[in-house]
Amino acid sequence: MALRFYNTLSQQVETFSPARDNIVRMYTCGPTVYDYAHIGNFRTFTFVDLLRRWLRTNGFGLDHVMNITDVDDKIIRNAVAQRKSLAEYTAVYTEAFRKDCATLRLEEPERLVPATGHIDDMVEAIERLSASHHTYSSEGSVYYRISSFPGYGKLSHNDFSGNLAGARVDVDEYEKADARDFALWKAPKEGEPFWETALGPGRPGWHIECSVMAIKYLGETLDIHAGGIDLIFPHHENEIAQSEALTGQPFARFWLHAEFLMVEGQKMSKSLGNYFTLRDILERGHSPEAIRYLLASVPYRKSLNFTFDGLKSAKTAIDRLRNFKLRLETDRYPEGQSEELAARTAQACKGFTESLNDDLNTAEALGAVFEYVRDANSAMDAGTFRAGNAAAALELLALFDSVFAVLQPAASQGTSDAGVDALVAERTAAKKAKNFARADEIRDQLLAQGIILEDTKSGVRWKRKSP
RNA sequence: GGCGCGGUAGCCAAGUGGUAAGGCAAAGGUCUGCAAAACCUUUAUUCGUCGGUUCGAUCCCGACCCGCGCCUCCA
Repeated sequence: MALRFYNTLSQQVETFSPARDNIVRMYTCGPTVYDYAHIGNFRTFTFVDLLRRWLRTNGFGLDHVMNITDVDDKIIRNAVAQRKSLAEYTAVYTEAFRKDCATLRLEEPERLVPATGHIDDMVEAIERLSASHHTYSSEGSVYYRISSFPGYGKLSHNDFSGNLAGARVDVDEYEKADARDFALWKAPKEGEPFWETALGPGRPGWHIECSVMAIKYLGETLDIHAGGIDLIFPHHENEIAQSEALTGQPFARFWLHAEFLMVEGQKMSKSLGNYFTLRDILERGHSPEAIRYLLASVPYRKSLNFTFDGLKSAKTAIDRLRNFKLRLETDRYPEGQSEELAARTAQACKGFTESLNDDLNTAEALGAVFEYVRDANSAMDAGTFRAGNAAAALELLALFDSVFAVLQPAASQGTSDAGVDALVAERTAAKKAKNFARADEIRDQLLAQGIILEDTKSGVRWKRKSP
C-alpha cells in the first residue's frame, strides 16, 4: 500500500505524494528559543525526524524548512531582565537546541531559519495584507481582521460564522476590534527592543513568521505542514488566514499534528516537578537512544506517557536488537540458505514498510521487527539459520535503523577495541590451559570497564554495556 | 458549552466484523569450569460500562462513565 497520512484538514487518511518534482516541500514549526527545549517538544521533533526519514525511504527528496522563533514576549522579558540583547540571549538556546537535536539523532532540516532574519519580508507581507484590506491598525499595532477571511476555522473545524458568544474578550493588552483578531505587528512597549520599519517601530506577531518564511522558501503551497497538536488553533489557523489571503492559493496540502506527551500520567508542568528537559533526563543516566526509542515507539497521533520505567524498558528493547545484530555478525552458520527463513525476512521487511506507510504506525512496525528477531533467534538455536540468510537479516536491521536510529551506541570511551580483543584472546588461552583464576581475573577486569563477555557455542564475543 | 483524542494483560502498546501483534516486567528452561550474558517457552475466554444491529462485535450504532487536549501563550 502506498504512503498515507492522516490530514487534519480533511480529517481523513489520504495517500501522499508531493505535488511536483518528487520533492517534498515541508514546513514544521520549530522551537521558541527562550529556554531549553523540554521532552514534550522533542516528542514532536522526533515525529518530524521519523517523517523526514520515512519520506526519504519512499524515494522522495526533501526541502524542509524549520523556523526558530527568536523574538516573542517571553524572550523579550527574559532578555530585558538579564540586560542582554535579543540576539545575545537567543544564541544560547538556539545552540542548545541544535545540540540537543544532534544528541537525539534528529536530522537538521535543509533550512533552519530565524524569524529575526526575515523582518523585512514580514513587513512587506503585512503591507500587502493591508493593501488588500485584511488588516487594521490600532495604537501603532497592526491586526489581522478575521472577518475578512471566509475560510477561517477550516483547519480546527471551528465555526466562527455566528456571533462569538462565550468567546473570551480582550485577552490581550492590545486593542482589538474582534476577540479573534490577532497581531501581525506589535508596537513596542516601554523599554522593549524594536525594529524601525515602514510599519513604524515594533516587532512581528508570532504567526506571520511561519507564513512568510514558508512561502519564501517553499512556494505558495506546501506539501506538508506539521507541528504539535496544540498549534492547530490558533497558530496554524492563523497561518492559513494570512497565507491564503496573500497568495490566493491553498497554503498546505497535508497538515500533520503530533499528540501531546504526558509525564508519569500527568500533564508536564513546572509546579508538579515533572517538567524535564533533555539534559535533565540525560543527567539521570539515561541514554539518548532510549529516549529516542521511547518517543518514537508510540505512534505520533496517540498521546505518549513518558515514564522512567518506560525509558528502562526502551533501553532493554534496544539491547535485544543490538544483541541480535551482534549475534548475526559474529556467529558462524552452515553454508546455504533457508528458504523458509528468507521468506520470513522478506515478510518482516514488508510488514515494517507497510506499517510505516500507514500513517507512521511505529508500534506495528516494531512488532514486525521483533517477531522476526524471535524467529531468527530460534532458527539459530535450532541450527536452521544459514550463512546465506545473514545478509537479508542485516538489511532488515538497516532498514529499521534508517528510521529509528538507535542501534549504534553513542561513542564509547575507555579501552580500545583492539585492547579488549587482546585481553579476550588472553582469557581464551587461559581457559584452554584450565587457568580459570587468570581467566576470571580478566573477565572481572573487563566487566569493571563496562565490557561484557559472552561465552557462546561458537566462541566468545564481547560488547560494551549500554547506559 | 464548542471542537478533537483516548480507555486492550502488572506497565507500554498494535489490531481486525469471525474469535486478541509486539516490547518491558514476572515465572520456568537451554547453554556454561563456575558465572555472566544471551536465547527459548509460558503469561488477556478477554478488549471502560450498559443496550442495539448481526449467524457472530474488542472492532459498527446509541447512551453513559472515566482520562486528556484545544478554544488564552504553549510541541
